[in-house]
Amino acid sequence: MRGHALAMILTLGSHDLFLDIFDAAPVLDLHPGEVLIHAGTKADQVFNILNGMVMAHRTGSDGRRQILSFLVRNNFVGLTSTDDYFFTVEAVVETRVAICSRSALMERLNNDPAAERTYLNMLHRVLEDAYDLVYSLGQRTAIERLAVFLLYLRYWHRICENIVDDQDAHLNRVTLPMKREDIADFLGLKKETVSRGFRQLEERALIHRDEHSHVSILNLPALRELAGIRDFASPRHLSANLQP
Amino acid sequence: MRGHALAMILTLGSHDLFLDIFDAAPVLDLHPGEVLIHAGTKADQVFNILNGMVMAHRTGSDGRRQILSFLVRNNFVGLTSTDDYFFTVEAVVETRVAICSRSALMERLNNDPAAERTYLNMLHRVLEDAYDLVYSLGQRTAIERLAVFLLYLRYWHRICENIVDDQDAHLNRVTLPMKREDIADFLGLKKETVSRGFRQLEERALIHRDEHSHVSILNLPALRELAGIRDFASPRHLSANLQP
DNA sequence: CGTAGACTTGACGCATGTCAAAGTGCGTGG
DNA sequence: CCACGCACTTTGACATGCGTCAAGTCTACG
Repeated sequence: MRGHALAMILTLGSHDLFLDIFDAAPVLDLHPGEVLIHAGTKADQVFNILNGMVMAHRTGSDGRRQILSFLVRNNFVGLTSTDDYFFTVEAVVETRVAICSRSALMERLNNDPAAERTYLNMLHRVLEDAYDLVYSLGQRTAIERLAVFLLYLRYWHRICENIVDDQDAHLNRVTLPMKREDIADFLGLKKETVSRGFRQLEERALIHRDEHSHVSILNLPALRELAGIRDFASPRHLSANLQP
Repeated sequence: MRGHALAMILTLGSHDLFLDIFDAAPVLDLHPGEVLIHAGTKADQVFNILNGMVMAHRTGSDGRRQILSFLVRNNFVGLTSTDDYFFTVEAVVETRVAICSRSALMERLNNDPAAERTYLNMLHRVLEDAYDLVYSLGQRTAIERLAVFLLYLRYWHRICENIVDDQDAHLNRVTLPMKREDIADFLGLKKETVSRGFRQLEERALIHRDEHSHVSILNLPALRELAGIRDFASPRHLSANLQP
């Protein structure tokens, strides 16, 4: 298994069982801000992120926007229980995705019980991750949400690069490819609060802001303490995702 | 189809395809506050709520608690992607549940492709409902969350009683069997804020507080307007759930 | 370089949290 | 049957974390 299930929104960490659907599939290149999926349109395609990053969000008619997930390599997006997408997906950076028809995926799942079971299991994990976000939004303070978010990015990076050692030094330099406002809309905050939160984390010597789009984690244990025990490097996630 | 999918947390609206698993199953009666599932214990059973109400929640070591869902008749709870439950489930009122072993359910799903596809589809809807909660917690104000919550209860009631007419007068008397603090922990608020929110809804003549555990909806369109277009009676949910 | 978009910072305001007390309903035992 | 007591709810006064508004600064890119 090469993927992971941290990504949300009907999004699965791909598994070898699914990857082959996209092996010879057409690809699409997206520029930052380009929209892959428009909420409300017919949900007849599914996508696999090959590289880059996209974000799925729901935006109300009054302009309020909630980002539901950031998706990276080997994440899977597009399936819904209904005929239409209920979320929008747009590129955060230069991104390449593979395209597959929804019917082809469904056929694969229907004809391959092992694939369907794998899909089911991953969907469970995606749901559990959605509840992680619910807990953050409902119970954690701004700075705690930021701590969780940084650990979340660090974990993604670890999975994508297949780095086994949790203490690997590379992991402590975290890339933030999205805008501050995107982080804010993901964490239920405003962009100014995100800025101030990072500053406070720096004042407490938990992180160092190298550039706008990079931070270094200086004190991982303290950051985890702040985020609460539910670190994304918890055994629950690792055991399910790091099998070779 | 008799169930629905509004309930969350690995919880499904039951479908006839699943109900039969519980037909001859042993039952368990719970008093208010009694715990059905302890977070962290082996997840070897699944449950079907026969009547009453339970709530699933995640509670941190510091005492913060996020209620993930309230579950009513024909809801289904207990499946996780891992070996252990990661949430606690306790009774809100006198409740009766049917018990089935996890392995029996898995066997059923593995041997019956139609059942498995139905399960999959429901899981998708549960996930979409979890994202509804994410949107509320991240973007809506306290009073908006309360409006959504009341419409949510009204919708449950409608589905449980299989009332087709959205305007049916019975629906406008909503029962609140849980404590104010439970509502607060579901909506990411404090119990005092919930009280004040109800008072404000009453001052605006949107509802009337009959007793502690009942409110009447006086102005449904205005309540829906306040909650935003994402009313739980939206066509998306109804079409998927109200087939006879 | 120069401009535009993104980020940071500061001053201030408000929604919600906190703390405390009074009110309400309900079960229990005298 | 009444009255006491306990748990829950409501309300009030006050505190504060985060949002809002408005400058300013940085950075990327032409």
